[in-house]
Amino acid sequence: MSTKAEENYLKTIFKLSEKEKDSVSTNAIAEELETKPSSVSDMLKKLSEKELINYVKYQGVSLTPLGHRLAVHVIRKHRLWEVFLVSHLNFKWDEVHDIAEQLEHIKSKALVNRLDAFLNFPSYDPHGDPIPNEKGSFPKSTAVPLNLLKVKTKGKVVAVERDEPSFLNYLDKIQVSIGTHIEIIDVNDFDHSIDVKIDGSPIHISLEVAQNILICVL
Amino acid sequence: MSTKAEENYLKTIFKLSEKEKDSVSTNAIAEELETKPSSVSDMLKKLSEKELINYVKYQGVSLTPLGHRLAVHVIRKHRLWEVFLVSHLNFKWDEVHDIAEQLEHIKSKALVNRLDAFLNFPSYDPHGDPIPNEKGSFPKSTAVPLNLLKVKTKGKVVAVERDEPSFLNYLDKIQVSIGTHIEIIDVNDFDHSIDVKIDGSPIHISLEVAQNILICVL
DNA sequence: ATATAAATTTAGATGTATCTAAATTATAAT
DNA sequence: ATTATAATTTAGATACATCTAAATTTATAT
Repeated sequence: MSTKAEENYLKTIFKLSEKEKDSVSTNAIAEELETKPSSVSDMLKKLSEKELINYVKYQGVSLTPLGHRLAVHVIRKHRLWEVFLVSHLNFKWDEVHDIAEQLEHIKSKALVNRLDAFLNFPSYDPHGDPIPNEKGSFPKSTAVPLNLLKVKTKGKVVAVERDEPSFLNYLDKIQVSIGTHIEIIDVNDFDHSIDVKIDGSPIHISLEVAQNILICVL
Repeated sequence: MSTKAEENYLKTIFKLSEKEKDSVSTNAIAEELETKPSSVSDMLKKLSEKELINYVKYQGVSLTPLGHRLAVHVIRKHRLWEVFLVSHLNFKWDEVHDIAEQLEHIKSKALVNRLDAFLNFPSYDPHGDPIPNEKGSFPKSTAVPLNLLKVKTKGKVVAVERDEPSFLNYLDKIQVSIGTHIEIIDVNDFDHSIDVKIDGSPIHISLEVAQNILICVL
């Protein structure tokens, strides 16, 4: 059986693996989990002994197939619970992350699958993140970060890449949510900020915000 | 913040306090939690330092008002989740206990109260156990264990006092559930087993089973 | 190629929760 | 009242997960 801490490490390694190509560094994990590199080293040894990660000292880590399955399963639970919280308990999308962080560690295959069915097998969570099915495969999507689009491109928001209330509240303020239509008006070559039209009305957005909004081009 | 282990101890002390009058013994707690008395001693010291229990060495324990509030809150969560599992995820009443044991430790005031509202503020869980409200007060009921009733008494099942699948499956088999009508036909003075009519059909029940079925006399 | 800096790991502590074995206190029996 | 028994607590270990400080390895820069 895996502990809560182990599951959080696997989830983090999974997340970092998506960006950092091959192997994930100790420091990157420490930063993501807001813990110390020495603590990470200890845990990596443990995960390696359990054959959940491939670990060579000083060389970073990657998930084994077993670790990958476990990580995906935890992510599945997290996202399904988020859907439940928003769609049935009327939470807002910026309120559900911390609660789902707890619920994702509940152990019961039957519970996850019945929850999935109860929610009608959703493909995306309230932030637009894809929900893997029972087998662990993700629905594919062709989303692109907003900052990579060229002037005059039109698209709609399909996901956001951050969970923090500060970010989500900002999006609420500028009236961006999943499904919102966006058109690129201008790109500032100096700071890479952009001017966009959100459902018709013009607004200026920083690079950092744009990087975290995923668009499906229309 | 209270840990999962602390919450389980408080819940157990609450449960044992209902029967054992004044104070609860170390051994009783150990047996209920299937752990060693020495482990209980350690934990009692910790709970005492946190002012959650009144503890005098070798004299047993009782809950402080603070400990009582916490215990009741955990019980509230447990029973609300059981209602959810049975009424929305189609679990059977003998399948929900272990899952609720995990869910009861999720920390979020908002979650509990929204779940409560979502479920329409239920007063009883699937086993007929009363659910305390947000303030911590229980709906009162006048239930009596089946073994204490006299011959010819009629009543209906309002609760059961055990959660084990073996017990609940037996009840399913003899077609006893919450709301079932029961009439006492005869009492055996030797082993205190009883003959009853369940929704009209006669059956023989042991003392141990009868003790764990709560009846509201009609 | 070698010194310096950065990243990573080890060593040694701390806190939580548990255990076994031994010691202590309370209770029951004669 | 003294002894035997039962209940309870303490002492000392173990496992998990974390930390700080020190040591080691890898990467970088001159």
